[in-house]
Amino acid sequence: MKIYDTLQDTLVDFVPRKEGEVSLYACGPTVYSHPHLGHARQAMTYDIMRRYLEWNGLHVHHVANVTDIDDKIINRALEEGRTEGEVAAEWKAVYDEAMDALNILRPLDRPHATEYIDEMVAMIHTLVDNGSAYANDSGVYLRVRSVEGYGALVHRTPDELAEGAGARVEVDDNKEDPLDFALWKAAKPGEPTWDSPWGPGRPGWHIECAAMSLDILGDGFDLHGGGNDLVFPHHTNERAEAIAAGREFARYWLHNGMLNTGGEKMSKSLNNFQTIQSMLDENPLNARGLRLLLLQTHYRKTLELDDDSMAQAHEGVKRLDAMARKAANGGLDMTSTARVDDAIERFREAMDHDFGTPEAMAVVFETVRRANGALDGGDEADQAHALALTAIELANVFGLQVGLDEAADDDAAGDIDAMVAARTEAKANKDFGEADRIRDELAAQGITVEDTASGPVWYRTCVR
RNA sequence: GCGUCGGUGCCCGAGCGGCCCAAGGGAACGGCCUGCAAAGCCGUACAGUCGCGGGUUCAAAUCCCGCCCGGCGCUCCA
Repeated sequence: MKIYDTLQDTLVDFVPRKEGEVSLYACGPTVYSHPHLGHARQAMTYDIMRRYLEWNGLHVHHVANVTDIDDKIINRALEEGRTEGEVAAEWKAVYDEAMDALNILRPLDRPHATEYIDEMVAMIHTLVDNGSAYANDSGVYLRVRSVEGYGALVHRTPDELAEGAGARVEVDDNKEDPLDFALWKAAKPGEPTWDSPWGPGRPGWHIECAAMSLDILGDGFDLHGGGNDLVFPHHTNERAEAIAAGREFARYWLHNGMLNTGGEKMSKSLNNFQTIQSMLDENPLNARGLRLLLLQTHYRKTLELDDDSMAQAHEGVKRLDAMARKAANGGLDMTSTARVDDAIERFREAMDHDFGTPEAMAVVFETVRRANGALDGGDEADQAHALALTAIELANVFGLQVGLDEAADDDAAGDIDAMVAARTEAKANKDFGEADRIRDELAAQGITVEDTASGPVWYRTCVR
């Protein structure tokens, strides 16, 4: 398959370092506050890629770090009179809950920064020893200009970077060059610290990911992903650290586009964010709605999210559900392995071109239309069911769960069935006033009744 | 300012040299179905041609140049 590599700035053939296995490192959250929709996009993007690769029979070693020590966590702990560990643990739990609600699979490894201090110190040691880094009273810094190809990921030379930074970077007399950045920050009063050959302190942000990704996935791991706002400085600096340490870093770089709202990036600092929790509280259907929205936009593109686009996505999700419901009502056998090859082929083709989920979703919806048509036609049930099963499976590949007939599991199923039966009888007696009254009553309870070729079906209007 | 990505129908959003008189989703309209609906299917309209102006090519939404507008980045950031 082909993927777009940020470093090479072009579409390239993706060849995993080891056949049948893909190693993926995607930057995870700093746990100090509510995760918002921007985090959801990032996590969901790599979740979708992982699911697709796994569906293709590849083993995906998906790693995402958890940054549990940094300025924001320290500040929050200070404000709340708690330890950094307590703050991090609390917000990690909130993050996990949000990810679960969004049906995002847990990465296989989730290294915490504080558990990898030794590895980071060892890496810094290597950098100091080989002259790539220098220590002083305020910490240890990477000598950026000594690193071959520094800035290649952002396609800028050190001089170009320095020029752009001139107006904004604080002058720091501790650094030999304004471009240099901290690998190790010397202890400040009141901060948690770890011992190191350069005195007590804590690791810089970038060394975290460099040390953990290399330690867990090894040299030359396959994919490194993250939001495109991390290309510089974070990923650029991680890469510089690895190169300076003589390690082979990620072989391909993936960067997802931002989630915008009101024309701007959703972010904590702009204070224009919506938390995942509040989105789900608004409407549980938003979990799948958001996933569909992401699937219908290419991962590298900016996605503008507003109430209107979310409402449109809801309709798409309902369309998927309606087809599945119709098929289930027509006796669909979920254990059947019958599929429609041409759809699967086109789906693969789309995905193998840099994870072309929008086109792949178009295939899914076309298959839904074909399934609906075949289901309505009544004859050739086998073909109709194969189409329905194909559409359901392909949506599921993306983690987009298609609601099947859940009526049987409903607590109130007995009562509702009775009302539906009463309505059917009223209809048979041509007492349409009564039939409509029952339908309205059910509607008031959030239940929709539809008459199909194989009898009436009901469902809760708003599901997951 | 520098770099980078983008500007496609009423809305969202694919396509990135010929298969495009431009996918898919949403919304609209008509038909079929229905007691009426809903869902579904079929069809129609909506892009007078893909931000604007040049150019390359037998051929451009797709490549090149210039301009306008917007996003992101330029050391908190997914």
